[in-house]
Amino acid sequence: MDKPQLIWQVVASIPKGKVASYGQVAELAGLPGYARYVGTTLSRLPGGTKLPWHRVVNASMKIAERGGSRMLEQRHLLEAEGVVLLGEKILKHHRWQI
DNA sequence: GATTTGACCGGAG
DNA sequence: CCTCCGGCCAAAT
Repeated sequence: MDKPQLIWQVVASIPKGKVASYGQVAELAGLPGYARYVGTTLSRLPGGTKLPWHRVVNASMKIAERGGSRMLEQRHLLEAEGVVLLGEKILKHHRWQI
């Protein structure tokens, strides 16, 4: 199984309205220490993808990349799913599996 | 093949 | 809240 495939699988399994950190996704994919690679993989993701990439945030529960256009879109998509944000920070009860 | 870069993490100060 | 630092892995230069 290719590594990107494992990551996609985990991201796709995140329930609607929940979020997970990059490190958490890496660990659930059986790739401990690959937090950074998860970010690289998602960045290589084509636009219009079916994967819920917006449900992945950093360990501080904040949306990554400052000033980027993605940040705004991600926030919008999350709010559309009922996720509540304080500034850029996501409320803890939206975490997936703790 | 070596170096830099990036949507990261955790601890220390 | 902030910055600094070392560790991490693959892709791009």
